[in-house]
Amino acid sequence: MPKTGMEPIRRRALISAAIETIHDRGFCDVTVGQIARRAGVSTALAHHYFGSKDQLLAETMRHLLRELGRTIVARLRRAATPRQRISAVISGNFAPTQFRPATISAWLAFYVQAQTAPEARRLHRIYARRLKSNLVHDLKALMPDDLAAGTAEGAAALIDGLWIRYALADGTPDPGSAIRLVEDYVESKIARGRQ
Amino acid sequence: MPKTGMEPIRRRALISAAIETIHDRGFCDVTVGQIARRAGVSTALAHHYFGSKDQLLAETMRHLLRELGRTIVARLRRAATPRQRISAVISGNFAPTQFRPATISAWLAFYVQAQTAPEARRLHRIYARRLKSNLVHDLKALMPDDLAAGTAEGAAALIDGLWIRYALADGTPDPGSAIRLVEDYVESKIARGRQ
Amino acid sequence: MPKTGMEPIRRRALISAAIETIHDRGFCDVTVGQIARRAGVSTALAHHYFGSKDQLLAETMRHLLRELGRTIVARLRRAATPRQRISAVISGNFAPTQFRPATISAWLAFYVQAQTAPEARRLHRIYARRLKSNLVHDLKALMPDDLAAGTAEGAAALIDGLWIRYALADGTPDPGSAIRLVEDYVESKIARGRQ
Amino acid sequence: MPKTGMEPIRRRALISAAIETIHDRGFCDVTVGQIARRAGVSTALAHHYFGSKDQLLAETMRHLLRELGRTIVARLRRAATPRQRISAVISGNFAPTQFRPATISAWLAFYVQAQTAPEARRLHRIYARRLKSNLVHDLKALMPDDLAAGTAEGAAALIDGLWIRYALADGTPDPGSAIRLVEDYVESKIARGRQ
DNA sequence: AATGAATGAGTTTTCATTCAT
DNA sequence: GATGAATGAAAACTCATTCAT
Repeated sequence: MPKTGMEPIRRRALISAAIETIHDRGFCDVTVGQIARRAGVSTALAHHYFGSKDQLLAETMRHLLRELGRTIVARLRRAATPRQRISAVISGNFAPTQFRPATISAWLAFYVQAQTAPEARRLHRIYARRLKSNLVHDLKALMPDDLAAGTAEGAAALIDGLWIRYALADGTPDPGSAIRLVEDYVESKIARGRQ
Repeated sequence: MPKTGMEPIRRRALISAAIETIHDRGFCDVTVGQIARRAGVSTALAHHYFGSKDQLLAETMRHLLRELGRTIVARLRRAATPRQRISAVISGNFAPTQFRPATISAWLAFYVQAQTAPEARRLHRIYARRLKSNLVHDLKALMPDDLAAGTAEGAAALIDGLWIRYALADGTPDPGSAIRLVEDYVESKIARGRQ
Repeated sequence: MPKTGMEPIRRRALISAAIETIHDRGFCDVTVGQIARRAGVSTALAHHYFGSKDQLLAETMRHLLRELGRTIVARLRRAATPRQRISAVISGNFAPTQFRPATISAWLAFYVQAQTAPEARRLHRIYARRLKSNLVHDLKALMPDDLAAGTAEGAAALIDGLWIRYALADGTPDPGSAIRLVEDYVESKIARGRQ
Repeated sequence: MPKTGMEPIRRRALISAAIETIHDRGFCDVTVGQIARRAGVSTALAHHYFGSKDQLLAETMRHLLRELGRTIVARLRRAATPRQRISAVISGNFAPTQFRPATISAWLAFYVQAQTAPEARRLHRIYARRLKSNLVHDLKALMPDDLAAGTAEGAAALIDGLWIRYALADGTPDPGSAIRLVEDYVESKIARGRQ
């Protein structure tokens, strides 16, 4: 009986290695060789499991989406009210697992890819739509529908913008102040909705 | 008799070609050959004028910054009050010349580059600092200093976020709604500062 | 309890798979993986039984020769006169088992291999010599010796040429007309020998 | 003014090198590197001028066809009668330029390629059709139409078969005896047509 | 001022082959 | 008897860059 069950282990290792390699070599300069070396395997194995460089990177993007999705869903589950659900979405986007330099770099690469690579574009659209629909749904419980739409758009833009700014800021990103900024934005909109 | 004075013409043509090529091939896949062909010259000439691919791309980034700077300065000149100056900065960022698919793609590429290439990082930092200091300076005239800082941060993030979201949205980007969103954000902060 | 006696079964399966794979992938592009998959086993097993790709292909060539040999011998056994023996050789070369697209492809590959690979060359020479000596021997009973040699050469060339032409013709090869053509050639030579 | 006009020179050199390399390395094992080295240029240049290995090899096949065509046409021009035209076609196929080991190897490779590669197949069909129509046309002047068709088929098969046999024979191929064999075949058919 | 010619260095990809189980 | 895991070696192909003219 041959050794078996290595596939998922290798796949995970290669995806992690891809994220880290993107971070310190820059997305455009990443080579399969670098990723494989970091994962402790040969280039050939990376191709064996993923088929091609493009597919490995696409899987990496999918992994980012999945992880973010999981983080947010976990927090949503602990939220009781619409207001809490909104906070869950916001804080989920800046959770420690997500808001790390390497992850941020990979996300940025993802955005760039999404401009030309159809698969990345598709994935990105799923993410954007989900984020917005999550926000809109709960905001509608707290303010008039038309205001909710604009607020969701603004909050989503703020989240994306803060990510990017932190990606390029010096020093470690501070999720706390990012969360406060978005929460404050939402809060002021809710207040206005009440008037 | 060799034509003279071609240098600035060629340089501009190559930079424009670079922006367009980045847009439709994707930043990572751009080659000097593609850019040169689009500009109607040989690869050798691109190297002759810019020295290397990296320098051509760096010049392209500088061009983006310069153009945005010029657009904003032009609007600032027509602004009389701090409030108008803030609007000038906001609308300048979404001016028709800036807010075009090709330009947006190039900017995004610029962000990615800034993560690893030192020169791009330096340039990006200049841009980010200028944007924020412009906003902070005028916001201080309209609200307490500490609130001004947070507001500037938020407005800057909103601008960046909206750019990116529009970069990946389907259809033509609509600067009007982007401007309204940021203006509304600033306005609500000013209102709060007054209380 | 491990199954026993699998070796001959696997070997036959792999050789058949090799012939078919050569046919539809092209000899130069055949990989051990493709052959093994077609035979329903792992690549490692192909190596286990044949030692190397080259040896598997060499065995395949040997198989082709052996099959053709068997087919012809079977027909020779039923032949009573020299003239019948000649017909047996001719029709044996175009027997249904031999004259099938996949077999023809493999034979052609064999010819190409014979140009550079020593083992294939050796095998091919055995085939060519046997075909010719078979023909010459019986032709001598029907015509002068020197005419017999030339006739054998011509008949052999015709057989090879018809094979190749049918290999590349559209539609299913028609052994009947091929056999008639060669028979007719031999017949006219015999007639001339009589004059 | 830059150095110019190298392209046709390089293309010819690379095609010649391809033919020779196919001959002594075997068609399946030929690499672009080997061909380029033989032509005295870099691999990159071979790709520059031909786009890909496949296209270089396809051009090589086209070259073989063109050369054979030229040789035959030149001889046809000097032929006055249908009978002479037939001889021109036959001897053209065994002309010294054509009937050389390296050329024969390349032709054989061509046949194999034609089994799977569509472009090679197309080219081969052109060749086969041209050879046969040339023969049929002139044979009809010398014998009944239905006999002419069969004779052309037989002569074409003989030519192909002799090529292949000589390709694998030891020593230098002897065009003289090949020509005699085919001429004799045609002659006997003409004689029969007269009866 | 401008370019065709040419290449070295590097990247993705493929594959025969080995090995532990 | 059989295979999943893994890799080294080599191939095709790309591209920034240089140079002679």
